[in-house]
Amino acid sequence: MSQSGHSNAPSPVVTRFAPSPTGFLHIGGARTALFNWLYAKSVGGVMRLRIEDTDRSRSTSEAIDAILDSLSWLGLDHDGDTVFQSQRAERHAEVAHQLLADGKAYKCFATPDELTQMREDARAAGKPPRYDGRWRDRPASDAPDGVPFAVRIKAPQDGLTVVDDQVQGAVKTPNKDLDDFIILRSDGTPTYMLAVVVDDHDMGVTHAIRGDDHLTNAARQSVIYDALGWDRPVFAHIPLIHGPDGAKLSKRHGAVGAEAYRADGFLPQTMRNYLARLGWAHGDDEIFSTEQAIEWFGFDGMGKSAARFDVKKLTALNAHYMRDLDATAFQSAFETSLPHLPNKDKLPRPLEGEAKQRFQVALPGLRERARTLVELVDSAVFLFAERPLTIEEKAAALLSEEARGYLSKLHGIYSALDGWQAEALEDATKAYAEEADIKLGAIAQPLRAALTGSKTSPGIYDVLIALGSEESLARIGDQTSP
RNA sequence: GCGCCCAUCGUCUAGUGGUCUAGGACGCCGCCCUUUCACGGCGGAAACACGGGUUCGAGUCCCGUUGGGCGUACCA
Repeated sequence: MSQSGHSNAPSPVVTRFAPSPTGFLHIGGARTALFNWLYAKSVGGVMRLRIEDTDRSRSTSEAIDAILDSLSWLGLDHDGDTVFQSQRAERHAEVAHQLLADGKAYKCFATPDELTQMREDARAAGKPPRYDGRWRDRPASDAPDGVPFAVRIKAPQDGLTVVDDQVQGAVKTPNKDLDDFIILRSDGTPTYMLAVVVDDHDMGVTHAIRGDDHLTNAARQSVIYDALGWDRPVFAHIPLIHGPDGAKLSKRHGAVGAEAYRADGFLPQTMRNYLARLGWAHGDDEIFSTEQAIEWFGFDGMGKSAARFDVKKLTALNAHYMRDLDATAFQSAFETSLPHLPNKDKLPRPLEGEAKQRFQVALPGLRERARTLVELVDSAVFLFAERPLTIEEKAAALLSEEARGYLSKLHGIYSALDGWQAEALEDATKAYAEEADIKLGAIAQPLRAALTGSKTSPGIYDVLIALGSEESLARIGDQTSP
């Protein structure tokens, strides 16, 4: 931290998330965004968004939409206008030319062939493949006429470049291993290294929180900051997320895009909690709200090593939120995700009237059992099944002759009931079991099979209520006279 | 190859020189609760990569080895 000491007012923290739109929002990117967001919130700062679309051939507007969509699903909002790096090429070039004018950078006329040769020679000699600085000190008069040139930064040649990282500590890179890298290509476009520095500076970014695959870049970017006389941002390089096998997360690991987790029925609350817990810890706390995460977040809780993504733990956490969320929050998350669920067509559409009524009544019982929204939808289909029900094999085994006899009796008892209340139904069922001297399970299980076609379901009285008297009696009736 | 970074149960992690015969969570196993399935409760197996130092004392500090990751482009 510099100590200018002119003012006591702390400068507001500005973090940023800067994805390149070459595909969906990677789950690692989602976590980077989360950490930037959490940090900004925790210190009363802001998070800005920059789309790094300088590689026009690989960037698509579909990818931009997908990233924005995932970010919004995760509830990670940003402040200010979204900056598109591709629209700032002029400014980047301007800075490169300023560096050129200041003698902090120089024109390089080396051809691609020369460069390739240079690398091969270095490699053969067992040296790091780097630019040999052949144009670094040549006078302008040597410049060939009409040949395009690239602009290279004059990097320091000895000493150490130290990046003081909030997570990794002081990272020292020998300057002899940093070469005069290109900041402006021969076609006049900026390289990533220049663009990032200029954009972060112009956007007022105070904290660069990103994956530690950028750790080496931080040294190079520091060279640019120093040449420009600009203050470097605070760097925080967070460890990467790896697949279950410890290797870099890639397509062969299955779902690597954030939106895939929405389609798998995970809740945004779950994602935020799980992702925050990956590489960051606040003591032994496992389950915490986003508000708590904001309150607790800091770099001192950050780990240094890569974390493996564990779907089992994610699923367990989701199961918690499935039953823990209040009705309003759940409803909102459910409605947002429903169109993306692969089994959405199993639910009547639109869900209204009688069907909606049944669903809402059964929902609390359903939520307790489902680990994901996909499971929830699957477990709800019995509510809307048409009679006569298809009975699952295991459930069919419960419907013996004897059991059907009980159901027949029950049908009579329920029909005679005054009203259709869970308590009354339970009392009547227990009374019948006692009177007939049958174990309750011997009645409840066949009843479940008749009502749901399955061996498992929410509590049987809840099912009776959700289905209503008419439908319940009809389903029971279907099984009494084979 | 060269440079940088990392290393506690299968996985995520707590741990900042002594209270660690290493704690929690997920997963796994057993028991209890229970009309099913879940939930919940109780219990169990399970880790400081290896080798040297430093220190009265090391999971914690230093060095090395091994293993893993990242970078090394006129990609981002």
